[in-house]
Amino acid sequence: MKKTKTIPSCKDCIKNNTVFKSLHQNDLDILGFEKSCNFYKRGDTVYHEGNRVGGVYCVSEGIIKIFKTGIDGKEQIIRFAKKGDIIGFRSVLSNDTACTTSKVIEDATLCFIPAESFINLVKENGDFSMKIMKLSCKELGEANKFIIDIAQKNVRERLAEVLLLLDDTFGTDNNKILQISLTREELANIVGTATESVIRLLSEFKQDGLIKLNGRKITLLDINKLHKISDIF
Amino acid sequence: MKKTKTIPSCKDCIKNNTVFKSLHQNDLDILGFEKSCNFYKRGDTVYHEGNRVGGVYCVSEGIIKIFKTGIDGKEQIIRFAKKGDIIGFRSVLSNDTACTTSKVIEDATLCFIPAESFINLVKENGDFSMKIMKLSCKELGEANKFIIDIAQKNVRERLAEVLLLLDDTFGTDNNKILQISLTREELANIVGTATESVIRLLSEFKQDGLIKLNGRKITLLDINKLHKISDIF
DNA sequence: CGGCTCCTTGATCAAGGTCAAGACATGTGG
DNA sequence: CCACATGTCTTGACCTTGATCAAGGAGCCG
Repeated sequence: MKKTKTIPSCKDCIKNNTVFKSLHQNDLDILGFEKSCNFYKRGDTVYHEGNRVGGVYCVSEGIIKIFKTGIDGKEQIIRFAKKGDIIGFRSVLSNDTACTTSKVIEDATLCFIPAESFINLVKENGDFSMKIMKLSCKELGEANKFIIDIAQKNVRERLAEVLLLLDDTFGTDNNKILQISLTREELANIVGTATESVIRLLSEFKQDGLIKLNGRKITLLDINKLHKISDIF
Repeated sequence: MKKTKTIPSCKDCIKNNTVFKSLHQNDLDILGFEKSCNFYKRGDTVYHEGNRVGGVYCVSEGIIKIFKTGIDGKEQIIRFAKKGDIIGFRSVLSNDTACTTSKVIEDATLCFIPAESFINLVKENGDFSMKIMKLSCKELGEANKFIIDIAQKNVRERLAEVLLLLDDTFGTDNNKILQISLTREELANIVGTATESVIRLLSEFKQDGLIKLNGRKITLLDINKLHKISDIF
């Protein structure tokens, strides 16, 4: 199942519902000309908290985690980016240094769109600008939700929620196996807890028949009950 | 010191650095015509989580708290809005229901700008749209920071940080008294903890000579030490 | 085979949430 | 003016949650 790594054309890429979808041929051509493309392996850093970003990355293939680093270097994963998503636009638009680090979780192909090109698009194209604005608002809404979750739910409830979130974002195959593979530590860094707590709760969920575990493969057996655990509001 | 309540003119209002500052006279006239203005008392709700908002509110006077409601109705305050700030733009731009409730903390004068007028401005005015985008990105950055704070700092550190945040946002008078008056419960709802914990920690801070307490008036005696407590990264 | 990294489990302990009770201030109606 | 109710603040006691530390197991690779 190895894919040959070829530089993706924007024309193909926009089929996955990227924000660039509504661009006219003209803009698209310019974009294709000004972008550059790179391949990343698991563990590679795309950009690092505190640095200038210089442009926006569009995920053509693979999975990226976006996190902040806190006490003792403990990561807090804020969100993921997958095929069709863009990352780094906050820093570019605010002309600010990155407030997060982004690292590759699954080998990725990313296109880099220089800040100038991106900002030009935003300024000249009302529809596009509206899309970016909506994207930003969407992330803001999700961040707000995340805040109250961490502040008020307990670890058990949050873990259930994270499993459902991963289901929403990456889906499961026909065997109900989550289509993203995370270490226990990474799971803990989403939930905002210690690795050991995640392990204990996962095996509790397993005991209760909610999930099945096989290494990093997690099978979601009972979505309904997971919802009940996480949706306490 | 009672102020007479008069309907503010946009021309005067934009002196407080609102996002509308860069509008041309023409747009400003339209805005002044299409907006409506209302007076609110402490405790009044401006809009409620889950409802459609219908427009953007611009704070001409007073203080608003923006919060989400969680378990047992416990509030989590996300941010405040004061003179010159706008609220509700996320819902308007996403054409989504409000994901937060906003209530008046200090008697307020708010101007309401219908969604349509606001969206028109965004669409037609590149500069304005850029400003809103930056605002949205700024809030997004703050929300991200908030997430890792709640996830990784302890209550003591977070309380110190909140006091500094309030200082940044509302300032102190010549006696170093914070220029916002919150109940202990409201403080707890920003920090994300129980009221009793806030009370205990406040009196600890008092004991250590960091602050002085007089009812709801909080005097910030030692900003440096507060920084040291909160900035553990 | 040794040396990784990651996973798992048990034991312990502290932070902070919860409950209960009383203090204090403020407002209201008789 | 008092009696009472109400809302906020404060303090003490207790207990749950979840973090931390420690040790061992499983899988993988050069």
